[in-house]
Amino acid sequence: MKMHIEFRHLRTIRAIHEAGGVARAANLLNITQSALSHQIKGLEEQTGVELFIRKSKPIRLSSAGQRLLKLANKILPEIDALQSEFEDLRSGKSGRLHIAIECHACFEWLFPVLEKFRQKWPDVDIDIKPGLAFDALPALQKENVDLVISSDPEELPGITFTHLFDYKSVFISSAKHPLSKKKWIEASDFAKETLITYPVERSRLDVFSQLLIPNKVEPAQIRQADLTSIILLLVASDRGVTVLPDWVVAEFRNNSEYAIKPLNKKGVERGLFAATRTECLNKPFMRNLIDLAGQEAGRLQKSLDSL
Amino acid sequence: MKMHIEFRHLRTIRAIHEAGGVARAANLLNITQSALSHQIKGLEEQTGVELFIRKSKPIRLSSAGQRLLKLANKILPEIDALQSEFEDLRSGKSGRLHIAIECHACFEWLFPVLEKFRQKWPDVDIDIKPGLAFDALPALQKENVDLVISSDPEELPGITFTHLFDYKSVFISSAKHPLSKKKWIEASDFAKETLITYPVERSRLDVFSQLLIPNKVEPAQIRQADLTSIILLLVASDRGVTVLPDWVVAEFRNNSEYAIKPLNKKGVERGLFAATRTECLNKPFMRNLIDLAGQEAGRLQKSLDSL
DNA sequence: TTATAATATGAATAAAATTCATAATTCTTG
DNA sequence: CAAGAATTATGAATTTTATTCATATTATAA
Repeated sequence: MKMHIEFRHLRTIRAIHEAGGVARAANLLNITQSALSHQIKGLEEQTGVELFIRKSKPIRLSSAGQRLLKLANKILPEIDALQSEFEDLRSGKSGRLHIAIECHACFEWLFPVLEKFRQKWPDVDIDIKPGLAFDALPALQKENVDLVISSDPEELPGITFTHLFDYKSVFISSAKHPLSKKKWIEASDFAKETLITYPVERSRLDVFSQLLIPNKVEPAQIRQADLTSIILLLVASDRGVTVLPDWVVAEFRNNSEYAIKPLNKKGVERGLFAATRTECLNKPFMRNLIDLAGQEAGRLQKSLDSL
Repeated sequence: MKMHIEFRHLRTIRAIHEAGGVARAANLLNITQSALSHQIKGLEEQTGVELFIRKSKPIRLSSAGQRLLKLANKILPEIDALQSEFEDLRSGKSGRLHIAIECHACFEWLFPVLEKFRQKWPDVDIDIKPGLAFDALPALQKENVDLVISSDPEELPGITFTHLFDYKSVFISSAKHPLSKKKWIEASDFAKETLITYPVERSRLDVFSQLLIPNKVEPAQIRQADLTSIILLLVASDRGVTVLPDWVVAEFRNNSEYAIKPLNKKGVERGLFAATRTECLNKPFMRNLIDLAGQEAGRLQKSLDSL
């Protein structure tokens, strides 16, 4: 014995009640009076309950019918709401934007970008997953995240890397540090130093991937710190040296406490990319975020150039 | 463009989530995996939103899918609840019992009956509509009420009158009243009296329908009071005389303040009936109520006989 | 009572969901 | 990394369900 109340039935009940009769309700729903009659008959058979009082014309809801109506009035608006949410999703007004950042220092410029973004796209569900704990690109493929900020573009099916901006990795020590005398810093210079880094695997750190690993140099010691400001604090008090993107040090480049030097004679230049699933680039908010990131990068660049 | 989310879909979403995969969900729902696959595909087309992440196997809900799941978890229990309510209705465990009483004095014995009834049938929706304002029997036919207590059985299609008990209409005056000397009271005796009645039309009052109208006697004056106790108060203080069913006066029959006399030499005997729609007599609670009423009547009768 | 408006019904048709068989994925494991 | 296992997708056939059409039945009002 099947028991199938369907949304159709709820709409019908509501329409019959509001229109005051089956015929008028049929009109309202753009359907035949006969169809509705069959419908409510089927519903009554399936529930085993009289939903309407048929001794009057037009027919009225019985008490059981009123109970059903109450449910209809509760449930139908909820689906309507859901459908309009879906409509927003479809039109691109809302959506999910979960970001993974491989490059740890990127918080610095990402936050202001997201702040602007949030104002323009209040219905987009923004989240940042610190990219430390997992592999960001597989997560992107598996749709666990929607955007990855990365310095290492790869050829991956379904994934597109959009170039955001370029930056230089620069060496930072305290002004009193012996290496501050040099014009530039080479890999071998790190051999006797304490290197301060973010607590992530070496392959994700520019110093290692671009300089130390290729030259097979191991720093005398490594010390890790979570926050950029802590790293800088340690450097200032001469507990070690570090390497950071140039935009990080833009603000205090003329601060006399720090010495800032290029890596190698010509510097280590790197790019920053936004990786997304290719189909997501169609979404207006995604494009807008990437735009905003580019603009922010431009601003940073100018503040560097002006020094 | 149609947009048809159906309960089926909600159940499917829930099952896929809980079972962790389409195949297992299909098993759970006693349906083919293929059917579910078609179902969710259709749903996604209709909503225009990706509900599942298909790059993983088993597939998982996307964020939109989770939103839908949330709704499913909210809505489905509500229908289940409704269906079990309907099941109660069908089995006769619950139901509506709206009572109209034509005979105003009937409150006296009806309340204790309903009290017992309520304990046995807690899920039945009891209500009493004072039968003064409308015609009770048409209301019964139109299913505005489910039970009518009446003294005047009629032949009506679809309506069944069940005899509850018989009673006598008796004359009541104060013990000091001149008429208290008589063995019985005749119509003509009212000609000089103030008659106290319930505020209902004459045809519903036994004194009129059984005595005064047939004999074309008009009381000197008529005074109306809502409550039986008020009527008795007025009678006790000799503001008039009244006629009430004998059970009403059972308690104070030996109270010396009142004189109680039969109407005419042989008394006016009347029956009390429960009128219901014939099909409602199948309902267990309806039958039980009528039984209880009969029992209560028996008790009243005994308390009268014992005096 | 008759006329009228409203609802019900049966058969035919249209629409939709489900199944079957199989293809195309993703995942797992040697 | 290839092969097998497990999972999901798909197209066509089938079954089920909903709707329409034409008409009968019922309730209300005149």
